[in-house]
Amino acid sequence: MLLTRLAQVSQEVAATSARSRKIALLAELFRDAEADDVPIVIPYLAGRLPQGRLGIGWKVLSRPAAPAAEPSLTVREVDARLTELGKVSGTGSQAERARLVGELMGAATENEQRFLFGLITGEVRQGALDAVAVEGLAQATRTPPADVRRAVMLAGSLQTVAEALLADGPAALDRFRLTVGRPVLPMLAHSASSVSEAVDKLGACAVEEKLDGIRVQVHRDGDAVRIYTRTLDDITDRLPELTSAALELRGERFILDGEVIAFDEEGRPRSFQETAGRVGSRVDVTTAAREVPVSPVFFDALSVDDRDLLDLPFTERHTELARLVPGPMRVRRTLVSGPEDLPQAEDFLAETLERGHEGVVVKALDAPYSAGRRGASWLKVKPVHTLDLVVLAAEWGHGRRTGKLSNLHLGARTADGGLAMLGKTFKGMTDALLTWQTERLQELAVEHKGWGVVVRPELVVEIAYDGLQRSTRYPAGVTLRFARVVRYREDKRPEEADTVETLLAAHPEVKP
DNA sequence: TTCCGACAGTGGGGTCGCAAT
DNA sequence: ATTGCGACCCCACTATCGGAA
Repeated sequence: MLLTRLAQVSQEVAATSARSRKIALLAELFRDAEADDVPIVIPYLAGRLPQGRLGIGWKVLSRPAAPAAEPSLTVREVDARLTELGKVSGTGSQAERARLVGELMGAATENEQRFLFGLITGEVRQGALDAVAVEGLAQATRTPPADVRRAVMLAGSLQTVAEALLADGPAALDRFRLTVGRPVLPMLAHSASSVSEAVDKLGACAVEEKLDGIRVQVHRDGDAVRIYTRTLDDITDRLPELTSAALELRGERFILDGEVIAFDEEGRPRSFQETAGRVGSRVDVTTAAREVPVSPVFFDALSVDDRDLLDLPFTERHTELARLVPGPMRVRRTLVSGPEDLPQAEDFLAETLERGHEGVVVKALDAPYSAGRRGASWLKVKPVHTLDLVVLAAEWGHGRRTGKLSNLHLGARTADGGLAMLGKTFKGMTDALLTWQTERLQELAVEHKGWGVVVRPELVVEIAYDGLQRSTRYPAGVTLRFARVVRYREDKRPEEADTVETLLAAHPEVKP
């Protein structure tokens, strides 16, 4: 199959808003693909490369290459070239990479260049990714979508399922069972604004501490242990102490879900930055493990002794977990039977925060493990802080925000009467707000840059954030975590905005 | 008819590893 | 030694479609 066909379909998918039409377009393409093309066509239209990331980004791809006049590239040829590029990325020079990219782009038409750019940077922006591609695959093979979805969750890969399905038909889906050693997509949580809201929604539930670390899925099969991240990357080699911990548990074969986190000498959690730095260290693991030892803290059991627990209610999965894992290696929790136990749940949240953790996750006791989904039966509750900050500048948005000033630069007042930038945010804005701020900020503009506008610091905006973290990038030595706009405060003058001093005082545990 | 769950998009900061400067 | 880039951790929020209620 020619690449140009994929580029055309991708463009058509991007141009239509109806999900059903997107699905139909993908299904038609999948049906037409030859068997050899399937392992390429399906991931491409789901917006990902079969090779995974290539080590090539926006910078290298932005070098202009004159487009070909006529389409000639086949998907298999593109796949072979990208495989070659991936190999060069591991070992070779950037110049060689740039040459190969230039060659590929030079052989592509303008339309194909656009498609390849999105594909390689991982931003196809066609309003369809894995979930829509799964529906398309189901339609193309006349298989119930739910069955395909489940197989993809269990395989952790759309491509694997697609190949099996197109080769052997719907019967092939039976092969995809929960298996120790093969990671499944983890269940994720929604947010709730308070414990009472969460308990109201869920009824009988467990309130568990939420640790600010890295999500891990731990598989043990006898002496073999494997550890996977949320995106199913294998990080076993970076966490030797997790392997030891898994081998000490009372079970030979299991899959557990939990969090890995670094604690200090007093048993308080170290900052997320410290845990993340440790888990990210790949080269000298021994030294990293000595300096920042990490511990696993488990909260769910997906499989024990080859029994698939996914469809069991959480209560039963937790019973299995408690059989295998001693108390100190499980998250703290309290059980709540309904709104009448609310005070107890609130106390638990307060204690959890007191111990230095992020917040809590409220989980329905009767819910199954919804692998790969953001299930409504897990609700996280974290305290939210707010500040009134001054808008210093704004950047032009991309995609659906093209032509709108989107990303705000935020400043707090300093002791000397100046303003210190604390970070940026693009979150929390409705379309109406985007329109309003685009006009208002242009009125206040003192300088027009390629990336946006610098404004007179007069507009005050209320910002919500989750906490403070150290920064080497910003002048105050700190930056806001997960900053988002709540509302503009036109009733406030910039002289009334918050100061760096009060911000630091509110987070004494963070030292700039 | 209205409501709500699931998805995709729009980017944020930090850290590590690697290649180029 | 420093700098810039890319990958991958953490993530919030809004708009939209389409099935559920």
